[in-house]
Amino acid sequence: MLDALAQKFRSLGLDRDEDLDAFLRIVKVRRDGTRGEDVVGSGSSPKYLTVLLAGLTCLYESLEDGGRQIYAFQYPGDFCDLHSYVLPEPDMALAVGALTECFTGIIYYKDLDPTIRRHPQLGLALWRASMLEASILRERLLNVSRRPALERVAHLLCQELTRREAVGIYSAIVPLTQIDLADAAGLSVVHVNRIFQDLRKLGVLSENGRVIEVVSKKGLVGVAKFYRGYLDMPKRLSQWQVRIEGAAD
Amino acid sequence: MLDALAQKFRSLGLDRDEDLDAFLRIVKVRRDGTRGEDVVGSGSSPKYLTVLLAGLTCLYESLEDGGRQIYAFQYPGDFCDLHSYVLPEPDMALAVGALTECFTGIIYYKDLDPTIRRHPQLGLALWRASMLEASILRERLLNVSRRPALERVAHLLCQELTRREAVGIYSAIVPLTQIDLADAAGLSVVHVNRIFQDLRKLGVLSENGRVIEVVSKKGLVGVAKFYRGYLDMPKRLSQWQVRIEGAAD
DNA sequence: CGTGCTGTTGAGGACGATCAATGACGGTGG
DNA sequence: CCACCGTCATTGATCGTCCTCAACAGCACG
Repeated sequence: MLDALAQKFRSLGLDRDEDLDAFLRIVKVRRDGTRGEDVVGSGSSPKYLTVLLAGLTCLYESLEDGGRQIYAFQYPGDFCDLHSYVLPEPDMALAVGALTECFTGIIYYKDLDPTIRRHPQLGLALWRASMLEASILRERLLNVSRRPALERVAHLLCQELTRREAVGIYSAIVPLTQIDLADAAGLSVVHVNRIFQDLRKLGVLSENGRVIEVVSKKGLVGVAKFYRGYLDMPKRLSQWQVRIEGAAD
Repeated sequence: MLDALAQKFRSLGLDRDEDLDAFLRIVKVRRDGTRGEDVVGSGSSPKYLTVLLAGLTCLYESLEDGGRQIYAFQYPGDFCDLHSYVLPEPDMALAVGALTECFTGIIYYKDLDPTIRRHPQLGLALWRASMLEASILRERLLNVSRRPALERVAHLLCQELTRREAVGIYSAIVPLTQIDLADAAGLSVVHVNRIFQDLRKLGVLSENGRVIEVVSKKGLVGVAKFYRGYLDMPKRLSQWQVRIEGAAD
């Protein structure tokens, strides 16, 4: 169950088994709800960090007008509420909701604090994890801000497909509803539905309306004008590693 | 010149003079360009971190279609390229441009790395700084994604006013052009101009078309439906501090 | 005294929102 | 086994926000 987490941290540069083990040891596995339930409430920040181990969740905020803004989708290995670890006051009314059945792990601050102190590389890895989130967030901002609906939805799907692959999920079926996508894209559900019909006509999505199934990944990438990844850690670390090795204390 | 920086880091929880001094000592002051020039290029990541000491800059990306997406405005004390410190590969084609005359400081990685190792609190403060950026970015996403143009522009102005005050700038004149605002808001320049005329009729902005001058802050806040701040660090740290004090190694 | 950047104005059109129903499916309880 | 209900998908019609194009005006600069 902790595999995804271990893999992610290795790709974040936490390569010494000693550091990794120390971290994994303080994670307590736990089962959490299904679609509709909140994994992390919007209320006061708890005494622990939550990390997703299996399933799909989203970081969202409920709007005054009854709407919902989805800021990010979270996959196994991602932290649900890293933001509240360093910035105690809940950012706004942020919450994390489950989109599928899912499992999480929790890490008490009181365990994490000293572990980071003893394993500085762990702190760095966490910092990187949050920078990676920020990077994805910027991409999302660009997406929402500039691209027309068709491209926007396609791009969102590309992102999810890519991130899923990064954690070893290769199914062509994306476990989201049109509603989720609309909330993330900042479009009305009705319009998303029309976009879906276009994508089907283009042979990108399957005709089965019940699930979102990507039939042609090539086509999707084309429609989305989707380039490279701000998503894959591994490659991005080479340079860093060099710097660290060379920097004696 | 380093005042803004020192103040910011104190508010980020770097309260021990020893840590703060160690940090300030490795900052090298430097004068940088005026409007139109890039403070940090979009090319390869350099060997140092850049921090803004005076003036106003923006983190942006040039789009294929000739447009420009502004992700964030940066004020004295803010880092220009913190993202490339932990994530070597340039995120995308990110660059930092000067919007006014400005001064920056640079901090060589080779100086920063060991300093962080010796002063863990500094690493934490930097982490917090990047989380704060992320927090502002989320707010921006919400703004761009959901609010209609009038509210959106007003909200953007409110944010800038608030952030300026946080670093001791109380002038009612915001040194941005309508173009900058359009690029940040994801609106066309023409439309922003029309919104400006509305804001003037509402008595929020001055009639002087050459500069952006907020005449009625109350009015602006009202139009924007602008609530509280994900911006002010000080208050947010109380809780954290308690946790740290209590956690013996 | 041009040249460039920024701001302003008008007209027309496209994209996406909203409102209002209806359909399709799965699960629940009688 | 069937009736009921809730969630999600689909469709049509209408409307409004915001974009594009195109031109011009004002100011600052060299």
